[in-house]
Amino acid sequence: MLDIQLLRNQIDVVTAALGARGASFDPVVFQALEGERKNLQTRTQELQARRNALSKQIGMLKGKGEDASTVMAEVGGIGDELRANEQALGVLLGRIDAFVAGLPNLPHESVPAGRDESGNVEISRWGTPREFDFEVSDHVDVGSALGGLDFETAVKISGSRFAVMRGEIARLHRALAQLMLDVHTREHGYTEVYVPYLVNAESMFGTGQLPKFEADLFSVPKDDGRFYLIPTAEVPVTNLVRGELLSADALPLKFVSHTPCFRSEAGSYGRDTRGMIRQHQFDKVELVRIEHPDNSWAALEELTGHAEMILRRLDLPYRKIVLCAGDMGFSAAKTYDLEVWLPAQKTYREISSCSCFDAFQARRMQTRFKNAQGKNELVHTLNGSGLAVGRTLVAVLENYQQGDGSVLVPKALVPYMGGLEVLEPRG
RNA sequence: GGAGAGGUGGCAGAGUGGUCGAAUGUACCUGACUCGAAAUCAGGCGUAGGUGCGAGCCUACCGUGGGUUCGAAUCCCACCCUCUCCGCCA
Repeated sequence: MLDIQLLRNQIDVVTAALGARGASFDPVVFQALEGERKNLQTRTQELQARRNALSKQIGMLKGKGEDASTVMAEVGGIGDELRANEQALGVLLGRIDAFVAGLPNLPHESVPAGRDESGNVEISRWGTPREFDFEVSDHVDVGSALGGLDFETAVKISGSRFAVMRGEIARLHRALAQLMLDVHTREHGYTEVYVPYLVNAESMFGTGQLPKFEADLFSVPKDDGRFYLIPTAEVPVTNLVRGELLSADALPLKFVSHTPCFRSEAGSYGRDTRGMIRQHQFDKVELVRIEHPDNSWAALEELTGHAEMILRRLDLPYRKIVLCAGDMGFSAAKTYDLEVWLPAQKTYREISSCSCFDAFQARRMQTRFKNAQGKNELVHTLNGSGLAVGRTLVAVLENYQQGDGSVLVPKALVPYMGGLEVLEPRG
């Protein structure tokens, strides 16, 4: 959520920044709401002040045993107008809240301009895509040759955009998550957390999935409301600190969590329908950081480096791009995507997304810390995939395939595979 | 699922209709004492919003949402959550 003071005091700055993202924002609408709010609020508070003063008088008169009926009659006359004003003000504040809650974050000054992904800028590349002396297969063919990747059965038990993994592929999938967790906890200093996969609406609001993106989420009914299935561990992990007042020396908080993620993928019909690139359910190891505002931009670079480290350990070629203003997610102030080389598609595909949200999520969550001046200040939040496990499996299967249909196990994973070095096709 | 207890400031914990935004303790900040620290003493110390150049003044907030009342932390209703016991269960 944007700072409403910024909207009030520097609306032209906000308008320009939101325009850079391609967000529709009408300053006139906001200013009209604000003007109305000021009037109503002033009037309401005047009435409240009068009622309070008179009521206090009544209390004093009664305390002295004197007659208070004149004052009571006077204050009674305020009642209707006050009630009407309070109600109108409540409605108006609700509308302003909803308006502001629907505005995306402002891009950081270092974010390149651009309307869509064509405006993204490549920052760096690592590794060299391998030369194959045979016809490469995609992960679907590689995986089914190994007898461990099965989409037909998943369709039977659930539907499209699900996968069943068996045997060594299931183990490889698990091994990837283990490697990631171990690297991030042992070498990068993150604390592993296990969190709920069903969360409430407040949590979804806190990280910015609600109210605008309900259609992207799965949910299940719960009493009068509903639980939402997490689309990323970002939601439960970041919300660990929702409503908290942290001490400055508790920062930064660095969490890593391995969870399944559930996405409805509404509106992506026909995209990536083959294989496990785009699934309703996939595993991800997520990095989340709660940072002092002075450190958050350095933390974004560091966090992105932590995600990159996994790709390097797996010796998977990738590139790092910075998303342009128009391609960023709703809550992000700046995002780096890591894209891994997929030989079957002869292209780089997103495998990690690392973002700094500055105070945008913290303001929604009311997560603050006591700063050096003893004042409560909003923290900054960050997160990034480190990495998407399903897509990493895809990348391993494709990049490590051999002409005979077998797949080499990346060296970093061999210990996690009980020493197994090659996955052999099933005759 | 059943029965009971309870949700108040960073934390603990008083307050059951009227000068209560809320005692007290603790934490924290400032000052005194000290070479320094601890201890002690004095003062300060919630959040958000409105208004004013400013000191300030005003409003709202005691789990959430309604209601009663001139006036609600306090009374009523609904909901959420926590704890204890019972039942069930991985």
